Amino acid sequence: MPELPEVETVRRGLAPHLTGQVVTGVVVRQPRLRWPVPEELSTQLPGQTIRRVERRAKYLLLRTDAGTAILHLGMTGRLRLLSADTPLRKHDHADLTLASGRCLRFNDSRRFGALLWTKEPPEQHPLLQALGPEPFDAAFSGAYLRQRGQDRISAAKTFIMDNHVVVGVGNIYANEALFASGINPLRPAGRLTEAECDRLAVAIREILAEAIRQGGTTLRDFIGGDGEPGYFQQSLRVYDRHGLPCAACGRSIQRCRVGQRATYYCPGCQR
DNA sequence: AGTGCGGCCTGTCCGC
DNA sequence: TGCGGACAGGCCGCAC
Repeated sequence: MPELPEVETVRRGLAPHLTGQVVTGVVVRQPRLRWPVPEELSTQLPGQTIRRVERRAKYLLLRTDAGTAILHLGMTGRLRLLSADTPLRKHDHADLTLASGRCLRFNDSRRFGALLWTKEPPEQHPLLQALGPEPFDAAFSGAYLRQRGQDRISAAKTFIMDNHVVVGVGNIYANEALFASGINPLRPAGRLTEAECDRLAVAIREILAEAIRQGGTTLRDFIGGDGEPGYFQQSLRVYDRHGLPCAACGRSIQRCRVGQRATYYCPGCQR
């Protein structure tokens, strides 16, 4: 399940191979993804040079002079850089062929991912336009969280997973960040103290940064195109650990549901 | 505006 | 062993 650290890892892996490359063709075998793959991707991207490979939230952006390809991996999306004649696997939905003779192949079993195209600056695209700050932006801080959380009754966990508040905090890291900052996931966002918001902002940044650092170790496998994209084997402290003892206090990790999402927390450490 | 929920998908796991 | 059903998850889009 690609979260922000994984998408950033993918971006860093792809950038040196894609930057400056000319896209020679686009092959779409399955246009029914999260949204239909637009015809413009196939008509306007070929012939273009990829100038930059960027990331905004969990979206990958391939910038060209004519427009920007917007890619999202959803839950199960994978990108592999292969020689163009590599046999297809199940769920290989699209290829971007490159002048180098390689191709960027998109595989996504659940089809929650997306391949889009925009001629406008991508930050103006409807999907990107209303997003909150990147967790590593200077604009993201405890003070910011406190200000945005003001008067909000929704659970702290739901709050930090809201892309309009801050991007890139998926279910795993939301659980981990709340544990690291000692906050019960069900606490109303509006009731978090200044100190708690500070701790939470720091925890989100640190946990995502650490995951990106670990993601780097699996890069080689990913780019070789042979093998798994390499989900970071993080040492998770609460996620998926219900019934196991908390490493900090020994109490049993609890599981509940918050906003329809599996939620894990330590009743001793998180108040 | 904030909140809560349905829906999109398929692989995996569980119980019968 | 086979089969059906529950579940997982990001995140939009809708209704309130």
